[in-house]
Amino acid sequence: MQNADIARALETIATLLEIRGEEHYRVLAYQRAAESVAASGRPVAELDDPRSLPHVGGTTARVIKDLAQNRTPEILAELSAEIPAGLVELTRLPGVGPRTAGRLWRELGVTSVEEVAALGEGSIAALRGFGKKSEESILRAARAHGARERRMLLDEATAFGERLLEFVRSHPAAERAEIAGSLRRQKETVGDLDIVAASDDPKALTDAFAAAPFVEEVASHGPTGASVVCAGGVEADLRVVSPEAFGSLLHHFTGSQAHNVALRERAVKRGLRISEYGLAGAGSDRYEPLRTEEELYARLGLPYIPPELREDTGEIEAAERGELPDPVGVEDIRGDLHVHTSYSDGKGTIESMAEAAIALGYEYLVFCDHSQSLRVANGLSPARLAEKMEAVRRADERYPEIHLLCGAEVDILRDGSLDYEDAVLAELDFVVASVHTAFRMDEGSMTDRIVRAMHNPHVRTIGHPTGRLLNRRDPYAVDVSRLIREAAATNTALELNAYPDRLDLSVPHAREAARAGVRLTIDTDAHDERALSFMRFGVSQARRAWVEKESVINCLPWPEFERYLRRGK
DNA sequence: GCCGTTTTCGGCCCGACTGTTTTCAGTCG
Repeated sequence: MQNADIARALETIATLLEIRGEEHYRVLAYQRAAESVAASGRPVAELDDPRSLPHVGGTTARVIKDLAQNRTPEILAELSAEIPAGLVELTRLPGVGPRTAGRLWRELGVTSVEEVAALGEGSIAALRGFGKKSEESILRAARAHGARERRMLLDEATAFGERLLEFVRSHPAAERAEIAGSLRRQKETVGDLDIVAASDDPKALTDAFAAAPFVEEVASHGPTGASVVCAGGVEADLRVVSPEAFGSLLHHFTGSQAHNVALRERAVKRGLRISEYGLAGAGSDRYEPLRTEEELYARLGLPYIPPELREDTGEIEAAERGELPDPVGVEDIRGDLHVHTSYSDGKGTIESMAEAAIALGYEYLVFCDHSQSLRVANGLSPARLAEKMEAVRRADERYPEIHLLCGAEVDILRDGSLDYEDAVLAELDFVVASVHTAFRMDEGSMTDRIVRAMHNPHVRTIGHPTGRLLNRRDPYAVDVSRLIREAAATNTALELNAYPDRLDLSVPHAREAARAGVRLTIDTDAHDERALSFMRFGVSQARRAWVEKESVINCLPWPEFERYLRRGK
């Protein structure tokens, strides 16, 4: 089993334990172990001892070992025999947690979302502690289930979040407002949107938010916050505090949950309590409000931790040791090494893409259109490639502001050979090699295929190394740890593809690669001018992976980048 | 079930909101 599957199984165990009514901290232990596995860049199957992962002890280590070796852990077999599997899905309904799911099963005999949806009126309301309103909300959730399961991609979430932010900021009662939550942390996909605001009249602001034109349904609405469903099914939350506590609130709602918990546990050991209202002494409930996040970290004796790092994957410990990374910023990016034009399947021309790159302040831009065998993308024959190369050279002379280079995104064929002869590749300034076909190979063959491409002296970077498409397609089977080792050995870079539906390498793998000394290229793979701005999302993922600019090839200033090109691999 | 600047047992983050309640459990973030 892969890490993602193991993490899912651990979460399932946690949910089943909770439905059964087990003690909260036992449940929490499995949830935390799941997070640790998901964040690991190396397959846990390769670890000598899973206990080297945080929050993994003797019991969960055995469970992880079983799962990694495709055995069903005893605890999972036992729980599965006892509790219907459909109840796990039931807990995903908004407003339905494990306690409710457990009671619906035990007292009404339902075992799935579908069976809940089919319940007659009055059956849930008849249970003790439930009423008409609870029944109505549970039935509605069950009947609407599946209608909006999908998490938003970063570009969509960003656009939506900025519209909400603009609405809140334009209200006269709003002194400050920011986006918080997973969007501020730039998680690869975003489930709901969190806005935090500072105001001396929180009620006016939350009332206006709940009554906003984009609101379809108000899920909850109190004096300091409101939770709404917007047109299109996107959930959005607003929380408001007084201006002097804005830093505390922003930090609280930026999360992640795991980071906040770890930070609060650390605070408790120092006799402090943290909440969205500020800092309090152990016995006191009088919170001292904090205006900025920087003050909060400073009061805890820590340097500022950027939002993208707040996942409880070692950032607090690194901050304590003074070893936080200085993550790459979008301002460090000097060029884009992988963009398409209308020569293959892009929409822009050499000129329009060049002008868009100049507007971004880039020093260089590499055109990498598809290679000949990729017919669906209008891949270039060697003759058309030569023609394009000439056109790029001519354009380069016309745009003194930027260095325009001609490369290719060359297909890695089934056997690991490349879609152009070496003599053709040698003519190019830069070569990205990618897999676009025959995804269904076994892991060993797929890994061999890509490794063979890495050994080609002209291949500089491997494009979107796992082929995943968020919300649409799983990665192909490939041993990324081996790719990382071979990348280091062959001095080949790995791409962190910035396209919002790719973001490939994933964060754990990018972190593992950078740690192994492998260099990355952060490329947009833009097929039109607008998509050049997706660079920010690639940079965000790199930041989440603790990548510093020294690890990123396209952070090299032109003279050094040119030397790197001339030097060869 | 995990973990240790209160180290091998006894702790383990914090609050808003809802619906059903007369004091709280459940859910959510």
